[in-house]
Amino acid sequence: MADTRVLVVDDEANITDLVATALRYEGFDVEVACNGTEALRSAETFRPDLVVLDVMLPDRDGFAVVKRLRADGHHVPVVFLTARDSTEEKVKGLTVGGDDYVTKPFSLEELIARVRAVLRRTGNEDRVSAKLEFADLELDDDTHEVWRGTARIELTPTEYKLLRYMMLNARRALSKAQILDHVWEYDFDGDANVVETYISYLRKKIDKLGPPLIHTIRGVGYTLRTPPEG
Amino acid sequence: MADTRVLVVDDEANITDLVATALRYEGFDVEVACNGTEALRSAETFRPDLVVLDVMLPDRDGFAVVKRLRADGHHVPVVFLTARDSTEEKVKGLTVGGDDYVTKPFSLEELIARVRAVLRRTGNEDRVSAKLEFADLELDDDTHEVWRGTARIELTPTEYKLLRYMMLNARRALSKAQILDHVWEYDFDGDANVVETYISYLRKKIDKLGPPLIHTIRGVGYTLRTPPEG
DNA sequence: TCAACCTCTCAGACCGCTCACAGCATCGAC
DNA sequence: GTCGATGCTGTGAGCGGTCTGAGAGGTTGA
Repeated sequence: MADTRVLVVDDEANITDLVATALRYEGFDVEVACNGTEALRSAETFRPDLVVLDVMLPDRDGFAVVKRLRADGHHVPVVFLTARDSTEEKVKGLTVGGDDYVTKPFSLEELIARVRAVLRRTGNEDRVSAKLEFADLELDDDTHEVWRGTARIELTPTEYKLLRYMMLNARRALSKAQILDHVWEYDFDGDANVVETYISYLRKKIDKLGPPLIHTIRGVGYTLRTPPEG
Repeated sequence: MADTRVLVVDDEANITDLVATALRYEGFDVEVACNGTEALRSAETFRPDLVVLDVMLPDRDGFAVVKRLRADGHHVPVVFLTARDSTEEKVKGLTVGGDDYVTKPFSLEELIARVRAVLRRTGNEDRVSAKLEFADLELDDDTHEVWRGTARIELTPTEYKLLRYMMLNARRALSKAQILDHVWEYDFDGDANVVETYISYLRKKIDKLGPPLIHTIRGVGYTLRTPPEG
């Protein structure tokens, strides 16, 4: 995993910047291409273990790129980036293999989660479990279920993503800006108060069932922390 | 770390002076640029390990500079400087990929802490841990927790910053002016009595739990010191 | 088409934090 | 011991960060 190679293909520089930076930080070895031709060339030399691929490219569309890749004998898995429109339907058909897709605008955590999930399925990732645990909290990415002790908790999509991010970074102090950058879609331009609102929602659902796990660090942000003796 | 290179970019000379001096004192190799063009040139020749970058620059804004840097293949991490009052919530996306930001006016310790944290995350710093220790005192920047022995101590933001500064400079005699300059925001123009006040707060929370560690050096300032043995 | 749900904004209330001030305590010089 | 200088700390005002209820607007699914 330390040297898992990911090729990121998109014609918008802001997207490749964002995605490449985030994936590099996650420890991946990243290369960028801004069109299909470049992508194919890079596939030859860079030999990626996974490709993050926009379906809308200036020269040839993402499907053509994949078709060509496969024809050349590259069985590399693909995470497609698609707009929330008709192309979304077309992509769904392609994901029957190990592939997957994410609709734009996505959140970084969502993209990273998909990348990891695909690598896990294709056996290129060390971490085998899709389960996150903290204290008596349990979050299962496969089934999308959340439990506190024996109580099942129903979360909305945003609540789920927020909790997931906090569990991935348990005990760490997380700033509101950090949370916004990772959990919310990249084009969200509202203010950080949404984070407070969703923390409030989570508390009502989670901290109500036992000793509080979500703690405010005034002037800093939030953290997931077990009560005293932890 | 002895020769970690930091590039500081801001159009206000007092800021670059302040920051460059502080970072040099911390042992960094510092170069200064006052606009984007200069920054890009310096990035080529100086090859910094980290960039401290004002988002508001006369010729091109900080984001453009970063974009250009990344496009040129410099994956150098960035600590952004932003104005707090600026209504535009441009703070979006600044914490992605190991990057971070500090709002003006900042305190020197805060800036240095962010710089160190970013270097640590990107693996350019020797010291791997974010933990400070002195006697039975322990301060963890990652979780923002403070312990004395087995007792967890709740600190307010200012108390935390003050204690952190004292632990970083343990055993050293620190004047009130020095403390004010490093722990308080650079535009603070109040009275040095705040330091006495906060030392008093810290003593109540920390020295109450064991032999006193915070000592007054009359006419000079304060120091963190263990009680003499035997 | 309508209802249910979700996301996000807004504003008011709350309350913890910061800091100034002032009186008291402590220290050192003499 | 006396006295001035320095440090300590209780009090309280104002500020600002955080929480949360209410509701608008959008989306989804029946």
